[in-house]
Amino acid sequence: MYEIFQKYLDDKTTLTLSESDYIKSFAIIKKLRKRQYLLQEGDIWKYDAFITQGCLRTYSVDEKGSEHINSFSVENWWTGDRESLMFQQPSRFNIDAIEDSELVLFTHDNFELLCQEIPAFNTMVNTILQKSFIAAQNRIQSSLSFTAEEKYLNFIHKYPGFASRIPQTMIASYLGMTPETLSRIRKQTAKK
Amino acid sequence: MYEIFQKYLDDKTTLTLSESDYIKSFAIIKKLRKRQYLLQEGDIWKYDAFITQGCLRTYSVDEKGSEHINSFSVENWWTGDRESLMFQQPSRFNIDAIEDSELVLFTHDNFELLCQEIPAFNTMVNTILQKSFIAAQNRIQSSLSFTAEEKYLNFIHKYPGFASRIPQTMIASYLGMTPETLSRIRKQTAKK
DNA sequence: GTAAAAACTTGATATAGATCAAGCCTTTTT
DNA sequence: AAAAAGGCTTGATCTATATCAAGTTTTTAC
Repeated sequence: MYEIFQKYLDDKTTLTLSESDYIKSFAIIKKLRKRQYLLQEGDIWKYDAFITQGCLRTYSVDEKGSEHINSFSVENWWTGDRESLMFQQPSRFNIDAIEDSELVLFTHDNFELLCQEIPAFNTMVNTILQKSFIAAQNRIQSSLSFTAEEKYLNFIHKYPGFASRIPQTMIASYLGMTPETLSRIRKQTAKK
Repeated sequence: MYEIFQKYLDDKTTLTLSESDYIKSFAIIKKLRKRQYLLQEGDIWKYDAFITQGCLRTYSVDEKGSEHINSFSVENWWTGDRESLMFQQPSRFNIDAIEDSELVLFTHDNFELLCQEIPAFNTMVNTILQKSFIAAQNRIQSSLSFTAEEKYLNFIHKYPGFASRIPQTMIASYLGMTPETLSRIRKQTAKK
């Protein structure tokens, strides 16, 4: 399913045919079954990964053994652990597939090469990073100022479609609340 | 105090003398008194801002009138509102000085010019952005998985020196707890 | 297609942290 | 130097959300 990524590139940037081919020459297709790991805690992450199909989660496990979901990533988004990649240090996160998924991977060395040699690609990558940062800022703000109910309403507004494909337990974890609390909130808001 | 910024540049990147001069030619020096705003909610942010001296906070005000501090920025860091800058939309944040401060500003147009014309500058800027994103990710993780006490201990560990120059009320707001709770935590941890 | 596992709901109870309130220090302003 | 404002502490009480527990529904696996 490289075409999905090709379409994404064509949509986000303008490339010559030879540039497109050059990018494609580095692509590694990876398929993941549901529950399969893309990255495990302790591993060092070495890729840039684009999702063409499916859904993954990035999460950490605390000392008490509870999971905390940091992010969900679906088709047409990127995933990975930037901290592990940048500092080449063991990851504190796990990334696994919530659904059967398919990805396009680039080793980071190849990815940097592409950034250097294709300015339009570099610009696109930079824009993605800026948007990711803005999204992270907004998430921090919501975690500081929203009640549990507001967090949930904000979530379904911001990511319509996620609620139907991701188990509630995981959404609760992502929002920083227990599944029971989320269940009760859904019951209440359904009434209105 | 442009020298502080010059030193920062020399430390983070390698520039020719003419590149350095070129950068300097676009710099705007701005001084802020304590409590003075750099940006107010509703304004559109148009700069890239480096702090050479002092300390600022970025915060939002919710419907109930409570302030939520998103970040502190001190000398040798950058500040601003990327979302407002990127989309040229009214900011949801306020940025003001906690101490008398001094900044080096670049209008974003000039800043982009510098990024385009000086690859080393562009690389530096990109690295900053990546680190900012990683920091934001870590903050999300701590907000999801830490208790109030752990958040505070993590904060003083990560930013030693901040606790002595920033009022506790503001630190409490940054950590997402009330000043009373922070006061009690400090009392408890002092015992140990 | 049935058993096992995972996910969701609901109720009862507990608790971390919020809120309200008052008093005391410390800094700023005049 | 006095007054005012801002910041910190402490106690009493409240509340949103967590925890524990049991039952039900849905999904997965053989």
